[in-house]
Amino acid sequence: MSEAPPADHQSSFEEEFDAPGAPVSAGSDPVERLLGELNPAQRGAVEHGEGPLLVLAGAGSGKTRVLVHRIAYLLATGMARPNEILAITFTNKAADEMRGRVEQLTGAAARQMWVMTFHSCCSRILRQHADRLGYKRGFTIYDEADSVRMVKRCMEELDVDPKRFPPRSVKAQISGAKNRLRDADTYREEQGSFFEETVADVYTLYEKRMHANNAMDFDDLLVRTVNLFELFEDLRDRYAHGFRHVLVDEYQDTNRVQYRLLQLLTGEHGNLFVVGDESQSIYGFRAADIRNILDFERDFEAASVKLEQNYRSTQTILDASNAVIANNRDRLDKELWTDAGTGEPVTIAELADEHEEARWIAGEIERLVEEEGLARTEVAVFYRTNAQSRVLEDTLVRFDVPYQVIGGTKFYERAEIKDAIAYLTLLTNPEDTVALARVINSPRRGIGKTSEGRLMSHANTVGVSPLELLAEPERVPGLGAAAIKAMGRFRELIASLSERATDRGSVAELLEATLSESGYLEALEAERTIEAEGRIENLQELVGVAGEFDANRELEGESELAPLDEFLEQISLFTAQDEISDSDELITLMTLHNAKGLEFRAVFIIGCEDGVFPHARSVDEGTLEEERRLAYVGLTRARQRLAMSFARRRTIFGASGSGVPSRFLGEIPDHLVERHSTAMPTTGWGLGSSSGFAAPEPPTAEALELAVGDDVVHASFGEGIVTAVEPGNVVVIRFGGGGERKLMADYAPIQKAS
DNA sequence: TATAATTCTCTTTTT
DNA sequence: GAGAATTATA
Repeated sequence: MSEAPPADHQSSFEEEFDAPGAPVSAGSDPVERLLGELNPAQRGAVEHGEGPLLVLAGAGSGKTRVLVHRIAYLLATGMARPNEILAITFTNKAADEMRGRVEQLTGAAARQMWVMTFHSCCSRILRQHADRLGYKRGFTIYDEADSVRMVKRCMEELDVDPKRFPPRSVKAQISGAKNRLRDADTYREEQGSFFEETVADVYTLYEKRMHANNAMDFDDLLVRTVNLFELFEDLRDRYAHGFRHVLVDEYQDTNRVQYRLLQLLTGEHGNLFVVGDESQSIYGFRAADIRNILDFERDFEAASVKLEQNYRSTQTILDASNAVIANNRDRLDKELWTDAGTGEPVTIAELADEHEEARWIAGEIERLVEEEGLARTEVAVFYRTNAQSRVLEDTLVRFDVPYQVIGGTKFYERAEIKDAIAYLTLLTNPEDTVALARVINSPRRGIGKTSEGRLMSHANTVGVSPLELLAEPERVPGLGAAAIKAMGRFRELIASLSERATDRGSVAELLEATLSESGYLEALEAERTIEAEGRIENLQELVGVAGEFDANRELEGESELAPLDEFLEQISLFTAQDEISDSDELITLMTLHNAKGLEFRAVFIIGCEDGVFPHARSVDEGTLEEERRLAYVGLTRARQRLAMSFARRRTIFGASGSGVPSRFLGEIPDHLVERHSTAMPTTGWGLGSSSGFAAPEPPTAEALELAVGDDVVHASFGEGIVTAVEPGNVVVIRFGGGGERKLMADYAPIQKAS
């Protein structure tokens, strides 16, 4: 029942779907057979009757297994029919796997279950009933960038200075308010400071504009669904009675809105089955509220089950993880154990700088692959921030180590992809002015900022949608003849494409038609640059994605949504983990946040320096415990090998600073650790490394005192002279090349010339 | 008025 | 070292 995962275990995705279990004896009773695959604690959870249950599932303790078996149990015992089950997962990929697993256990009827993420679920409900809130069903889902753009537009309209109030932070503030279920008016009443009053103004206008654009941001998807259920009892009843059993994975990362939603859905029957681990709560910055899980038993008068036996990692890895998380105060009592054996010690490597760190990792990976026979899919490298992947990628390329990066600059955030999608969006949601603004002059068709501004503001004053106004551009005051003509042509383009976007057409074909008829492809081809070629390739990939979507849709049929709407929804609710491939021979690079829910045979965590991990800001903001939970998540992903590394010196944006080993490293008991260190600095490593200039040793902690007129040498800009010294030890230096730059004297790689 | 060039800022984590 | 905002040019 409890041997270590088999060594040939290939899937790097999600927890122990293939984890241990006694060989399934062909018991006659399907329910007994289901339960026979579980340990006593797991079995207790699965066999729970009606009413709420909290499953406190430590990392690797089989929580997905419990969820899958619970669903199968509900079906097999007749406690629920498939369409009465709602299961919430963290990613679409996890949802697919869960559905597949249940199907294997109970048959194809399981397809009728709702297994999806919070956001997909809400979106699906909203498409059905958005009209009750005054939205149309083709509403657009804005990603973060689109939302910030909208905030910025509102700020411009209100004459708010974007320097004093960065749109990003205003958006964050609005988002925070929404996640506490405060609408603009309530928010205004509760606030006092000038900043907050300004935010309240922007918030009010933002809501108005979003509604006029028939658009929702990520928060809206949740909030509007709550609104829907609170305002319309018939709808709430329909869903609350329809879903007789609701199950939630990763419960520790839910926020107040999600909490409220679950309350609305399960308030009457109380059949809420949640699985989570407070030690893995890492989304506080996104308003996830760890109280949700800490107080679950009290709030819902729930029973609870603890899963502490780990089927993933060696005892050494667990001991290290337990030791680190023990430094947190806010936790429920829970300690992981395994009978998988001690295993290898945790490696802690000290390297000279991030380049050496990357080389060390590349070397170690090759060693693991060649000497110990690991498949590359079983190896992952985690880092705190996306920016850290760059140096690593450069090095892996040089070492010929194939890799995939998960998250980071995402495919769907590329300009050409967003443009293509904006065209499609406009076809299904003509009110969407953010989409319109994106494509109205791309490719260039002679409608510049000024003309666009005139169109938008006139549309605003007259109170019609800009796209409508495009039908008669001569009514817009101040437009030149050329602009009027261009607008007319653009309007015709959209009209003719709209005709094609019929209810049942192929999305891929529509996309291709859009790209060619708009002249977008042509413009790119005319550029004849490498970048343009890359963009064309990306667009081709998008057409491929659409083709796949079409094919899938053909297979599955059903769905009340028009294909185009469904396609757009799918890609806007894509998660980073959905892009993971476990078929290719690639090692995986990702942030620690993206690592949640995954497991690998060998895990490297890089950049373990105070300030990097834990992130400097978390120390300031008092969220160190969350960083520690993040460390815990990272550590517990490893099945057999775990290595953590730190660099003595690291360059971040031209500023080279010396690194202090992360406090988390110090929390791992010495007897679990094997240290690796390179005594020598990085120079002389060959490989034609880019870091190689024999630079003047950058000053470390203490400030470099500079005065106007001092001659200095900069590691990359060369010789220069100080022309000004500003507060905060910022110096202005004019360099020999002619350029003048402002630098932080404390961090920049500069030295007084002798 | 549109576009190209240049300067400046800002860097956590993400549905 | 990228993206946005500003400035210069056609």
